[in-house]
Amino acid sequence: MGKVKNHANKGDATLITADAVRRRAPKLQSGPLDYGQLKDITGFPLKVVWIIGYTLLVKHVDDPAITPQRVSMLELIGSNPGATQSQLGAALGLSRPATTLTIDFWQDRGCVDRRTEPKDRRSFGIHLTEEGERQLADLRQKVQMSDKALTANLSEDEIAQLRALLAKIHQ
Amino acid sequence: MGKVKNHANKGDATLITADAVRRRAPKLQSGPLDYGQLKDITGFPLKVVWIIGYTLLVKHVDDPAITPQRVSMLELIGSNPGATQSQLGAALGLSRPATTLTIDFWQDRGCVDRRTEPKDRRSFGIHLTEEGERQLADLRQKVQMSDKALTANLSEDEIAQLRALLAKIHQ
DNA sequence: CCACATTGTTATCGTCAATAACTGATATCG
DNA sequence: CGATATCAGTTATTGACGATAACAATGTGG
Repeated sequence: MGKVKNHANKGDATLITADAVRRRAPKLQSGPLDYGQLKDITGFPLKVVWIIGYTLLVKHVDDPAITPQRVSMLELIGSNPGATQSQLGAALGLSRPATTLTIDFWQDRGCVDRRTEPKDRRSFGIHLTEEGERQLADLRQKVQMSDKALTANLSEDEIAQLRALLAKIHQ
Repeated sequence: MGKVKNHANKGDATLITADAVRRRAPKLQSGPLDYGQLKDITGFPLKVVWIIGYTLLVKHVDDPAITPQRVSMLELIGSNPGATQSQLGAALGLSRPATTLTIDFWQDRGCVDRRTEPKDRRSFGIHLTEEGERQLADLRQKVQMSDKALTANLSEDEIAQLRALLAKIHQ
């Protein structure tokens, strides 16, 4: 709990830092800075919100090793039993080594099973174990809670709007 | 044996690995896989869209060293001349070491000036140099173009809606 | 003056991901 | 059939990056 572990992507930046915590006394006069052009583009608040979501998810899951990326992978495996590593990695935009390591992570936890399919013995079909099913069911709840916390300020309609707009961006 | 490309021609197209191709376009819908619960939460498309924005910005800026985070810092410096490193770092959620390095980056490029202010000689006032002004003006255009590309599928109204919704989340 | 807080820098470490090279399996085509 | 290329996955190496901790310099308050 005390220490925050490393679990970040390249573009990641944590909002909460030890330095920030160390800074106790609030400044007397120094108001917030002017964000300049950053106020007028979409990309910046997008990142801020994503970091908030990331932080919320990590907090809800309460296991520093379980990152959103790994959660996504487990969800994808659960929703596509028998998919190959290549398919799973491509769906999340991961390189093949990164895919291998992500699946290794879940296999090491006994959540995932690599099955050699006789029709093409180069690849594996990836399946959840029973432990993986339990883990995924648990994670799904936490993901939902975390997502609900992220959008707590929005009405149902607004959440739907937001998703529709995001969907429109990536077609 | 593996595919060792001896006598390799440097510009040969065959040197492009399958990995590189595979990792293009982490489009949400393009895969044959079922995204399961990921379709029904806000956090996942948020990340996808942010990655698209990140990629667009990197492409428009066309200098791999200039990341969104560094752009944000330069923008912040330009909009708040004389701010201290602590203020700048706090505004972007950076630790003090990360702040130092980010400002080092721009100072090494001659864009930024650390001025010792007599009233508190522990800290610096950070200012843009003339080169920094030019760089920032150039970057602002590229940021706008990139942001416009990100939201190309949205109308003006929809962009405003999206920003309002994002603002509502993180306020 | 002394203890302590602050600002910023440097050192060290761990994590993560990317590229390249490798193994093993399959496809293609003469 | 057999040579060659391609595909799926793993491993090795490297590099980027952030975090913590320790440090110097400066400021503040008893």
